[in-house]
Amino acid sequence: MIQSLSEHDREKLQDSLAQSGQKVTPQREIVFAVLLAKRDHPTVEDVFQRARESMPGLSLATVYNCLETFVGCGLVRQVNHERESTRYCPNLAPHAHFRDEATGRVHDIELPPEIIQSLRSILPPGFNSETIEISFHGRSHEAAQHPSSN
Amino acid sequence: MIQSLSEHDREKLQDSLAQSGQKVTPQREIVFAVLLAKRDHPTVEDVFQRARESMPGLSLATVYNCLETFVGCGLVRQVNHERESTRYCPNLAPHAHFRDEATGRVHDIELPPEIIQSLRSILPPGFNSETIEISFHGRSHEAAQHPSSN
DNA sequence: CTTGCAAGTTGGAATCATTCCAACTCATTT
DNA sequence: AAATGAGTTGGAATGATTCCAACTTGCAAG
Repeated sequence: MIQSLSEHDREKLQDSLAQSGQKVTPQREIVFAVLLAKRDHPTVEDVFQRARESMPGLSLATVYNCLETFVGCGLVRQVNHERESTRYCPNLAPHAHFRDEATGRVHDIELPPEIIQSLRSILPPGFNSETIEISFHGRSHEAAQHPSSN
Repeated sequence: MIQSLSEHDREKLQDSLAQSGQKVTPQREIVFAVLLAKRDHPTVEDVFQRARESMPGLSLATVYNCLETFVGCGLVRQVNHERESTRYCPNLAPHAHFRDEATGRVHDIELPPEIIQSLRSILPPGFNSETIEISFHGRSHEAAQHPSSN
């Protein structure tokens, strides 16, 4: 069961939504809370299942809507891997993703600013990039793992 | 209309297929030729349309099969962007992709080995990556463009 | 109040890329 | 001439996502 948002997170939600003229709704609160509760890059279906525990009437369409809204106002990022279901990630710091082939899990990899700089610098003149996505694909020895990620 | 493969490309096809115990077929030749003819990151549907001009009876399923086979034996790379149709790319040199939001076109961006090195180096211990995918997302002024790409 | 509006939600139908499958072809082996 | 096996084919099935029309809700206007 998802606990409700902290004061701080509720404000973040409220502010981000307000900036694009949108409102906080019970559904949006729960979906956002689900994302923050377990930062494991859940699919829409995952979010749907978890959110339903707190709000049984919630519909899948609404989960799609909420997540799209959040992406639109910069609250969460989408993570795509090959043709698999889209995953969602509330980590807004610049980071890459590591996809473990063995488990299917996605781990956040911190991205030092220098790297981002040097990547931008390889673009030929005339190419302006707003976002850069980096994803590693391989295997990780799940030994001493950080508590976050999935 | 696609012209047939050069001697050199036919050999490459033949060799790569043979390595995984597979044969050259007329369908595979055409699909491969289509990829080499216009290196513009075509979708399966694109390849299907172009290949049909030379082989009207070719089926979509076969195009899927051929492309999957090629990916399997390392002849081509898949390029995924968000949830759009998978695109295929016969450029085997390490490179990133730039996706132009305005046109939807994908451009190859050369990747200097140092960058690949420095990217690998940011992985925490225990993470072994076989492949790294880098994609830029933004707009390009299509001024003096190289002849390849799309 | 109560009417009307706008935003948000809902369930189900529709879409679209991709995968699956059973029948068929064709070259080669026995 | 029959059997084998890889490859191909068209159509059906799948699965994620999008679309849509009806419904709800909160709030503003009369």
